[in-house]
This record gives sequence, structure tokens and C-alpha cells, in this order.
Amino acid sequence: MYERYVKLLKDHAIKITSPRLEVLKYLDEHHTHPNVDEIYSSLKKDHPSLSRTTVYNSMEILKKNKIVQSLTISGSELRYDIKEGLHHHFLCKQCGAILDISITCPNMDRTLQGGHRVEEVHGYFKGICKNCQKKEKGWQVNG
Amino acid sequence: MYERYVKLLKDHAIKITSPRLEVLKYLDEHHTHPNVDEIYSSLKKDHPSLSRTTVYNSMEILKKNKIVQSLTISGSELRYDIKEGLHHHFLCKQCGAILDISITCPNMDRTLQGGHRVEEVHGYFKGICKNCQKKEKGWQVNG
DNA sequence: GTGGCTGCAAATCATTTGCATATAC
DNA sequence: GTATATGCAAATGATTTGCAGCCAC
Repeated sequence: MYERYVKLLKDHAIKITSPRLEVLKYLDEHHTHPNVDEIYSSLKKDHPSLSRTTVYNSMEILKKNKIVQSLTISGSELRYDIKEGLHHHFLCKQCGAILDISITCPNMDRTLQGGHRVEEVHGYFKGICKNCQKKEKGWQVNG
Repeated sequence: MYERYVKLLKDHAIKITSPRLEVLKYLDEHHTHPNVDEIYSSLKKDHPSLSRTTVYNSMEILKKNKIVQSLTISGSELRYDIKEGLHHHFLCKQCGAILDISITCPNMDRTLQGGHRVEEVHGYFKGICKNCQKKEKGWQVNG
């Protein structure tokens, strides 16, 4: 059940530890772009000895190995994403949800800008998500 | 000398106060995307009674009125920008400089994404700036 | 066996809050 | 004159640091 994560860590020469496997599993099963506290609180239930520091440490080493990426879209805390292919993000100012956006931008992706070497590209969109727009309108839409 | 900023505040029905004028002047003269502390420390020299809280309050009201925008590119603190036209940003991981990037992205700018209403678009690029690349190479380039 | 990891408590840093005084209009 | 802004000190919240004991390899 954890073989996939074990392999992932081995391939990057990262020591296999229980917190690391659990963090990977959590991110793999929750594509909600959680922050450290959400990951910590959730894992703590089944692993009461877990500490927040360890979650921070795990995110750090996974990030260094480009297995996860961190998002600064919220501005008040880092949020994490298991990295699979280039995509961008949308933050709903109403409900706080962070959604994946799959559009590409030919001018933007991996292009050098005026001589600067670009290693990361983050497209952050903010506004009101489809769901919250429905609520705004008083649920006129059937549902 | 401050007429321009007075007019700007008046146009937005914001009360004219000395800290607000000074903050505007600072942002207008420093397009370095400063954080609150940089603004505060710099203004404090000539206005010893200024408090950090007031700078935070000023940024807040200027932001609400879309006179400035805040950037989350650094991840650890907000940085500010006098808002003039849509542009994006590049963060140098080496020297920490934040530079304006003026490319546009037809798929990205103000386009609705899968039904979500987009109100803000932030393009964040991270890498090594031109200047730091020169240093990396040991100053082979003449200068 | 040992270097790297975990978990705890304390420290740090950006930002927010509460409140008394001061000021724009 | 009054609502709003300022400035101070204390609180909060995310993240980092120091360190003792533990575990993967």
C-alpha cells in the first residue's frame, strides 16, 4: 500500500520514515493544497506522537527533491501540492478553496525573461469560484 | 510636491494624512517592491513618531482602493507595488530582488477559467536574475 | 554504530488587535 | 464636534531553532 511512496523516496535517496510516507500518502489522497496544520492535524489522529516540526521537516526535504511544491497564493501560510506537471492555481476569496488550473501560457512557461534564468513559474488567479457565485445569486440555479 | 498624492487620495475619498502621503511617495520613488519593514524603517528616519501599525493600516486602505497591490511571491511577507497596468514578477532566489516582468499571456489575463470569476492575476517567476548569473560565472562578462 | 530524524519547548518574525490620544474635515 | 486615524503595547499565528533521545541503514 505504501510501496509507491517507498519507491519514490528511495529513488531520491531520501531515508524511509513513517512520517514521510504518511505525508506523501496524505498529499496523494488530498489534492486540496493543504497547509502544514491541516496535514498535521489529520495525521495526528492515527499517529499521536507526530509533531508539527516533523511535518515541517518532511515538507522541506520533499520540496528540495521537487516531489512537492509550495504555493504562496494565500499570503499567510504555505500550501502544498504533490507536483505533477505544470499547472496553475485559483484561490476563491469567498470560500478559500484553491483549485488547479490547467491552462498553459506560451509566453510564460519556462521562457527566459530578459536574460533571467527562470526555474519556477507560478500562475495565481484570485476571484470567486463557480460554486460561490451560485450562492451569491441565491441559488437560482437548480441545486 | 505632494499634490499628486493628495489628489490620488481625494479621488478615492480617502482622508489625507501625513503617513499616507509618505507611503505613496515612497512607493512611487522605490519600485523595488518593498515590504512593510522597509517602508517603515525608511520613513521612520524623517518621521520618528511613525508606527509600524500605521504603515500596515495605510497599506490596507491603499490596497482596498486598488492604489497598491500586494505580492505573495516571497512567501514570508507581503511586498507592495504601486499598481500601474498589468504586469508580472520575477524573484531572484540568489539576491532576493523582485523585478517587473511585462510579458502578457493571452490565456491568462482576465480570462474566466472554467466558470470561476477571475479578479486578480499574478504571474510569479522564480530563478536567477541576469546579474547573479554574471557573478556565478566569475565575472567573465566585461563589468 | 552513527548520522540523520523525530518531537518537544522555546524563540522568532510578520501581522493583528485593543485601546487611549490626536487629528482631518 | 465627531468619526476616523495614529501609535503603543500586547496578542496571535506560522515557522524556525536548539537540543535530547531514537531509528534507518
